[in-house]
Amino acid sequence: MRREVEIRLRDSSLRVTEQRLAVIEAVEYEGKHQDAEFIVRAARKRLPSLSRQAVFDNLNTLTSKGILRRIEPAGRPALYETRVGDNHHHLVCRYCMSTVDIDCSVGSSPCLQPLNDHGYVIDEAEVVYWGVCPTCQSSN
Amino acid sequence: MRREVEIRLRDSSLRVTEQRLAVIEAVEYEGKHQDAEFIVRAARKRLPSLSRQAVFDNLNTLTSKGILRRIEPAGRPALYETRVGDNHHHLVCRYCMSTVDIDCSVGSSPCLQPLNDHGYVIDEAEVVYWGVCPTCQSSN
DNA sequence: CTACTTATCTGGACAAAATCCAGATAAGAA
DNA sequence: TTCTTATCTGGATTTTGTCCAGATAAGTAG
Repeated sequence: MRREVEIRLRDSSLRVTEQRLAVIEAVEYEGKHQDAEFIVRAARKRLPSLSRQAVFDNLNTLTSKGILRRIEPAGRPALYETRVGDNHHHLVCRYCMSTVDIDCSVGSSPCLQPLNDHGYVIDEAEVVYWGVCPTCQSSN
Repeated sequence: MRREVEIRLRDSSLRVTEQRLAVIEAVEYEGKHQDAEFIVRAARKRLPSLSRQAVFDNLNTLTSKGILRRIEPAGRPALYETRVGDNHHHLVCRYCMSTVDIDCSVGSSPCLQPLNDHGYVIDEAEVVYWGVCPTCQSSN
């Protein structure tokens, strides 16, 4: 896995640093749909000296290069995931914030065409489903 | 209009205050798809002594009562609008943030059914379309 | 393998957006 | 008119994230 990641980084002209690898591995193995602070803690298990700023820098850099994907549910800190390139969507529990992937229900990305685009050139349709997860259903 | 708003407020057991009316009117007449800071300024034209906190309190209260609707495009402060109850969607320009309403393209609210709901009970599908508005297209 | 360029990292200050708090005010019920 | 308490005011605080300057180290060129 490290090897593939290194190739992806070099292909994007990014240096391969241990901080960067720690962040990517934290998201991949511990941080699916987790926020930056969680990722800081998870990545520090791998590299204790890691600075908070390096995590934020890398989350931004990796997101902009398409190596990570950022999702930002209303009113919550941004979450990160390593599944990129397919514009899938997300379903978020209103109570516990647990988040799961939802495949695009109408064709490929961008998967939705509005009836009237007001002259805009649309390149993405981002969908967030809101609901209550099985655990929170039974605990209410 | 004031009269209708007063009825809506009383129906929600909310007191009719000038601060509250100033906020609602600011959103209705000047603040479509604007953020809280803009609404503070707009509402102060009507009521100069209005505190910032009263605006935030009211935006929260009115949103929770369904008198205003809050939208939160990724990475931006929350925006507010008076069009409520139809779960329409939004199209946001990546460059200038201009935002327009988009009618639900697939039936009524919630307008989308994912293929697999993971056991969640879904009550809303929130869609944000991202693109480039006509003005920003021509200025690039 | 060594030197060099500069991307990246560190630590601390700072900013944006919004909430919390305590006392003052005023809406609306009695 | 009085009273209760929702609401408002002003200031401190929190959360999430960025900016900055100097130190470090990745990758390139010799």
